[in-house]
Amino acid sequence: MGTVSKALELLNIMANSPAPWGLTALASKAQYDKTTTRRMLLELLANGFVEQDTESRSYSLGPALQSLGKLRESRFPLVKTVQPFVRALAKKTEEMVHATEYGNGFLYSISVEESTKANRISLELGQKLPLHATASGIAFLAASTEAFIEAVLKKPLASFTFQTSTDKKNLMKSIAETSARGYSISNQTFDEGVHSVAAAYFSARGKPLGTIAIAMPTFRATPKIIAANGKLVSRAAIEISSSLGFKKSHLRSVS
Amino acid sequence: MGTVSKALELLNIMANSPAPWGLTALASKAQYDKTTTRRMLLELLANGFVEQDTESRSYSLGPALQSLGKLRESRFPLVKTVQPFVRALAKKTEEMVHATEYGNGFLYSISVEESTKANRISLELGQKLPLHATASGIAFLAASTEAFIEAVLKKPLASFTFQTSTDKKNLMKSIAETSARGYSISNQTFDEGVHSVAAAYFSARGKPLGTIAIAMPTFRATPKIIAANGKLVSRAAIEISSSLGFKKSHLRSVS
DNA sequence: TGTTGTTGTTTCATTATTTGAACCACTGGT
DNA sequence: ACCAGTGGTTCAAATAATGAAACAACAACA
Repeated sequence: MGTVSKALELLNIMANSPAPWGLTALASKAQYDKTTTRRMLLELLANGFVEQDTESRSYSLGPALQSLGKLRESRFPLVKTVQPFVRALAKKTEEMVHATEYGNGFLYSISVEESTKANRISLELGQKLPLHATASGIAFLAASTEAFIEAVLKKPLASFTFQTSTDKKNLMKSIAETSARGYSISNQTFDEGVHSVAAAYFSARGKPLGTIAIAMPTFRATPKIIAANGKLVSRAAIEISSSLGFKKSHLRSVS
Repeated sequence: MGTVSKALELLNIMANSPAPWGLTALASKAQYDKTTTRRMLLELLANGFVEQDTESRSYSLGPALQSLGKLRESRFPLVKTVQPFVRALAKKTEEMVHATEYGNGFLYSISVEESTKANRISLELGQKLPLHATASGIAFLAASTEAFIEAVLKKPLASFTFQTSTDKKNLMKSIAETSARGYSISNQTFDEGVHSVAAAYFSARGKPLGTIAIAMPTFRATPKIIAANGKLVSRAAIEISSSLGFKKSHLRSVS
């Protein structure tokens, strides 16, 4: 692994916990030497990718990330396209609805509308979701090529809850069911007590880009509601795709 | 300059032009060897910081940036640091007070307190303010390096009202006056009927981060009030800076 | 007050990574 | 068929990253 990746890994580590990080904690988490960690942090610091609290000397994500993020957003305005659909679904279902975008082996939440109900599911904007353990992930895989699915599933798969499936056969079955059904269902595979349904949307060229999903507390997830929400995300995904210029006729270059 | 900084510099270069970059173009712009550039791009690619179009093989900013940017947005305590000062000023002046943060060629409003008066100025949170046409912008420029000012003013400058100055000389004069005065004054340069004063605050490393500003209807902006408010924002900016760890001794690398 | 256990920071010889000239493969234009 | 332009690859040489150890600053505690 090159030096650059190591430095970027620090950013990912910092992303995983909201609290500012101390030098020692970061170093031990990343398994780097303290000196190495510090030198990298200094470079990231000089470029605005992290910033340091002068009092506590703790490090956190820097403003350059915000700036670059905004830039990409303006050049590739997925969020604006997707947000109205997320809002509409959130209003209709009164549950948490979020959209994700695929990137680098994960799905990133790019738009989140929380439920207004007291007992609700939360998701931080920008959060990284694993492909094999979320409704969004399975929906995305079901929309991807065989080769892509193979590549993902052959890697070691992390377990998050008692319900997480890390077995390739099980996952392939879920994916197949999702394809047939039109949306994916995940029962507490990533967070306990969370039930979700999701469907993938496509770019104009027929590539799966990301997903839209509804998440709710398990106790509210009756079969009837699951089916209804499933149809909603499925339809929303189709609408998002078509507003991105995707035409059904493409039928995807999956095969 | 360390390897990490070099890689991050690539991101900055990509940020400067919306179009996707080819390998050779990037390498020559950055003055790196092609091999070096490519190895760095591969690492950035593997971490989602850039993405590559499979057809044209051109590179552009990646989704990880968006993700991390969003995370920071939801975490960064700048808003929390600044808000008390905004509130205090709003209470004291009974006019609209807002703070901005610089990013990507604009100032973004990050904290807004509206006036309680019937006739008041409004500003949406997250609004983008142009550097050359707002009190905040001029204050920020006055706190920036010559090179930065040059870069901003050489771009085409939009006109918003009959009072907007798009002439470099005029703007440079405003900036100089602001430097001497300690705060900027804007009379209807962005919105008609709005008069504002603003001052920039600094990071611990002496970089201008953003501004704090008071805006009011023109008819209430008497010279006496303008001067009083100017002193208030100027002092508030200093206090914000110092609570961010900025020490006067830095004296900034402005000159 | 001194002791102990934390921090973050610096040093420097060792080591491994980065570097870049030259080269290859491919594409589009003339 | 050629040239000029891409992106991508190789490998010895040069340089930058590494990490053990020592240090300094601080807080908690006896």
